[in-house]
Amino acid sequence: MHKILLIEDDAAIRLAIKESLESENYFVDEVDNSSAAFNKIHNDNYDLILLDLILPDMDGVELCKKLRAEDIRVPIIMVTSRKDEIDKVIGLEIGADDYITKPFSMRELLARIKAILRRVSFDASKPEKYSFGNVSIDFKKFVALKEDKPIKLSATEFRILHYFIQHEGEVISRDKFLDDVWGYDSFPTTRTVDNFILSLRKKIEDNPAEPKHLITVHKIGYKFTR
Amino acid sequence: MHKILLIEDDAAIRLAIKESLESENYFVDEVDNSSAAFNKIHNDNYDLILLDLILPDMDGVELCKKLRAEDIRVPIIMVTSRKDEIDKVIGLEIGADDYITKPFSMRELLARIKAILRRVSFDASKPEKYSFGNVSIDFKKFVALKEDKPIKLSATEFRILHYFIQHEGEVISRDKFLDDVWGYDSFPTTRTVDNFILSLRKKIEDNPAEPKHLITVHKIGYKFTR
DNA sequence: CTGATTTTGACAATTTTTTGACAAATCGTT
DNA sequence: AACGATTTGTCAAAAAATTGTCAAAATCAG
Repeated sequence: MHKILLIEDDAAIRLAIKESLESENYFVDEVDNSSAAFNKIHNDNYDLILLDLILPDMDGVELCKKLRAEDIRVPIIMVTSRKDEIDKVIGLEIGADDYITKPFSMRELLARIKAILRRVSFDASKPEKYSFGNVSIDFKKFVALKEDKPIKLSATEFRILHYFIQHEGEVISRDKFLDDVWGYDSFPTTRTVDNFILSLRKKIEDNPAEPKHLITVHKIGYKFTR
Repeated sequence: MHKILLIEDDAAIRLAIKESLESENYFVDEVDNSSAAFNKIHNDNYDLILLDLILPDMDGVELCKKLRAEDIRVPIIMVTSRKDEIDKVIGLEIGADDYITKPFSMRELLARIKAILRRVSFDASKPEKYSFGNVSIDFKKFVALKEDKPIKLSATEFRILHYFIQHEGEVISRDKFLDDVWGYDSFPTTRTVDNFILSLRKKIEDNPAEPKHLITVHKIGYKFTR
C-alpha cells in the first residue's frame, strides 16, 4: 500500500482529499503546516507528498526546495489555488514532479498520483520467462504452457507462481503469502492459499496428488522447486 | 538506453532535469552553452536534445537552425521561459520537434521526451501497413479495410490498434493504455479503454462476441494476436 | 451550431476469489 | 501401532470483482 503525506492547511479540503485517497487504498498522513511536515518526512517513508502551496509558516516552495537540497527525492505534487502562482513556483528549480491547480477534480488528482507512483515504482527484478519440468511461463504475455499445450491461469495464479519462482526453494508460510501476494488491504483466510495451491497443482503438476514442484511443508507452508 | 544532451545554462535547473532523466534510465550529457553543445553533437550520437532557448553565447534558435542545416536530425525539444518565444520556435523553419514552456513539471517533460523517442523509434521500424485475419490497415493513409471493404476508425482507434500491433502478444493493462495511448494530460477512467476495445471488436472481429484478435486477459488487460 | 468522437455510468453477464464442509494425512504421545 | 489433535487436500457453492454492452452525456472539430 502506498503511503502519502498530505500537507494542507484548510481542514475541509484536507479531509475531502484524505477521504478520497483512502477510498483508493492509499495510507494517508495529514499535517496542516510545513514544519510538522518536515518532521514527518524525516521520521517516516512516504511514497508521495501532496503539498499545498499556501501554508501558514514556511512556504510550500521553501519546503520543497529544502527537501530537494537534502536529496530527499520523494515525488511531490504541488497544489495551488491560483494559476499565476505556478509561474513563480513550479519552475523546475523547485523540484516538484507535478502540479495541479484548484479547483481540480478528485479524479484528476487521483490519476496524477497514480501516474507518478507507477513511474516511480517499477518492478526491478522480474523474470519474464521461466520454465521448469514440462511447464513454461511467459509473464509478459501471460501465457503458460505445459507440454506445449496452453494452460489457463488466473491473475492470482500467475502472481503466486511468480512469487514462488522469485523465492525458489524457500518455504513460504501462508501468512507471508497473504502479505506479499495479496497485499495489505485484503484479508482472506489462510485456506484461500491452500486452495490456490490445489488448483495450481492440478494445472502444472503431472500428478497433482504427488506434487514435484509445489511442495507442502507440514505446519510451515509451501515451497517451490524447479 | 537512450542518450540525451541537455543544454541549459542555469545550473540548478540543469541538475534537477539531469537527475530526473537519470532516474528514468536515460543517459545524460550536460553542457551550459551552445558552442560546447555543438561540439558534443558532432562527436557523439544523441537520441534527443533538450535545448534551452536562452543561452549565453549562441541563441538556441541559431543552434537548432545550424544543426538542421547540416542535416543533423536528432529530435530537439526546446525549452522556453516565455510563451511568446514559442512563436519563433514553432515556425517550423527552425526544425525543433517539440517545445515546452517554463514553468513545466517534470512529469510533463518526461512524457514529452518519451513520446518523441517513441515516435522516432516507431518511424524507424514502421509497420506502415499491417494486416491480420481479413483486416488490413494503412497507418500512413489512415485507411482500414476488412474483406476489402473500408471500415471507419477514429483517430483514437487507430492509435490503439497501432499500439497493439507494436506490442503484439504482450498483455497491456488499462493503465498502460491510458499512459501510452492517451498521454499525460488526459485522465479518462479505465472503462474508457474497455469501451474502445468493444468498438474495435465490432469493427474488426468476425464475431465480436468471440474475439480472435483483441483478447481479454481477465484482471490484467488486453492483448492483440495476429 | 452540427455532427462526430470520446467519456461516463448503469446494468447484465461472466469469471475469479473466497469460504466452509468434510475427508485424508501428519505428528506427537501413549 | 493406535489415538487424538491438528493440519492439509478436495470439492462445490457463495460472494466478490471484473468485463461486456448499450445508451446518454460531455467534449471536440469544422
